[in-house]
Amino acid sequence: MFSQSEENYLKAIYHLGNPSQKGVSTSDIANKLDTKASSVSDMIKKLSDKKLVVYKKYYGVNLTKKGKLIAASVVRKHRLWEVFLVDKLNFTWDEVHDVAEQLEHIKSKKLMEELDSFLGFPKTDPHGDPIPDKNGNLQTIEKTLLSNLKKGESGICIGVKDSSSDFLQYLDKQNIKLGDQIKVMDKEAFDESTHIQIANRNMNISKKIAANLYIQLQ
Amino acid sequence: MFSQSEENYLKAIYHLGNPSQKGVSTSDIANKLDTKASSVSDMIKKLSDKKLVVYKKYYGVNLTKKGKLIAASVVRKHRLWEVFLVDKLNFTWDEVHDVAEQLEHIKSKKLMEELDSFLGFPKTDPHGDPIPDKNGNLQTIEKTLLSNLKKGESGICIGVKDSSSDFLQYLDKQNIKLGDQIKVMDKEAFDESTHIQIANRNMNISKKIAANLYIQLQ
DNA sequence: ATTAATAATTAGACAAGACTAAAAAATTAT
DNA sequence: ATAATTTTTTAGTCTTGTCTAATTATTAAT
Repeated sequence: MFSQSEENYLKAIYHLGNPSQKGVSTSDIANKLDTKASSVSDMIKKLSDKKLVVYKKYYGVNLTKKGKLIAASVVRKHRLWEVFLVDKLNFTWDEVHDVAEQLEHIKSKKLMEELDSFLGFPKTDPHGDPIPDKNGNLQTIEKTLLSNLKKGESGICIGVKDSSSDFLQYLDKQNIKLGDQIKVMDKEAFDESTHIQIANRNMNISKKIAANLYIQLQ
Repeated sequence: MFSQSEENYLKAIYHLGNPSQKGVSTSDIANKLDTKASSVSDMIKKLSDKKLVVYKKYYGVNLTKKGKLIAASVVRKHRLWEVFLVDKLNFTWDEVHDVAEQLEHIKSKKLMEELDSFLGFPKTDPHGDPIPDKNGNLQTIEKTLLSNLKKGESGICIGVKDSSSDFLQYLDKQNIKLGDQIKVMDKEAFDESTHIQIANRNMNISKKIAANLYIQLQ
């Protein structure tokens, strides 16, 4: 099997990797994992030897099929545990990340199958991010950032781009929840803020907030 | 915090330590953890520096108050997770050990408090072993091995001494469960087997089985 | 096109935790 | 009490994963 460290690198590459794009750079990984480029260089060599990534010097890394499957499995575990913590153990959506970072490395096929079933086969985590299936496939949901909506357009709030505690707690304070119906009433040119109607309340949100809320158009 | 390795050593000492007795020997720990005596020697020095154990050369180790609390907390986590796996995720009692060995190292106070509550504050794990409370205290239940009962004595089966899969699966096959009422009908001097009545069935069990079932007398 | 800036790699060191082999201490047997 | 055996410790090595410092390659700027 693979070490926690290896899994974390694969996950970072998975999250950073843009499909049909250049490989992920050493420094991006170092930045994401809060480590040094030299450490990343070493690990890439190791993952490459194990055929989990394909690597070209001074170009970047890409996950192989095998590497992608492992990364997706770690992400799947992370997100299923988040659902468990929120749905069953009264965690709030801003409290789950650190614990899920630990739980995602537990190795047991049966555990994850049973947990999935116990939770009712959820398709998204508490932040609206999709949960990969057992084969590593992601259900792609059509979504766009609230900041992309034009005046008069509406949809449902289905996820957050930034899932820092600060942002999540701000949303809680404003009583903005996933599933809420949102309509753009007006956009303010001066400060780029947006007037929205959300779950039948009116409010004004800043440019930054709008740029971190995912909307499913309707 | 403490590493998984440190926690495993503390847990081993906790399990091996007999109250009011000499310290636990280096080789016992090595044997329990399937490691080498030299590795144990190194780790003991480390735990001793951290004031988690008291150590006298060629005598043995004992947990300090702090070390005991950590060990008990790991055991508490292990056993609570076992309850979760059996009660909520359809694991059988012979399947839980390896997964619980991993889960016991997850660090989150809230997680364990909420899990405890979610499970209804269980007092024992699926093998009948007591779950330490938050302060590391064990509820002591009066119990004895079935092999110690005399003809005519009876009680309730409340635990297993050996929790290897082989033994647990044997019990499943014989439909012997915790909570079953057991009465000793006769003891065979020749092969030291025991005739018992259990949950209104009669059966004969070997010396070895009787020596691994805990009974609460009544 | 050469220089300046940036990114990536290599070399060497370190800590944790394990191991082997050998030495030292303690215990058991005669 | 001395020898034989067992237990424990020490010394030195290895692997994993990290780091710093120095070097090399690439890209950007003039």
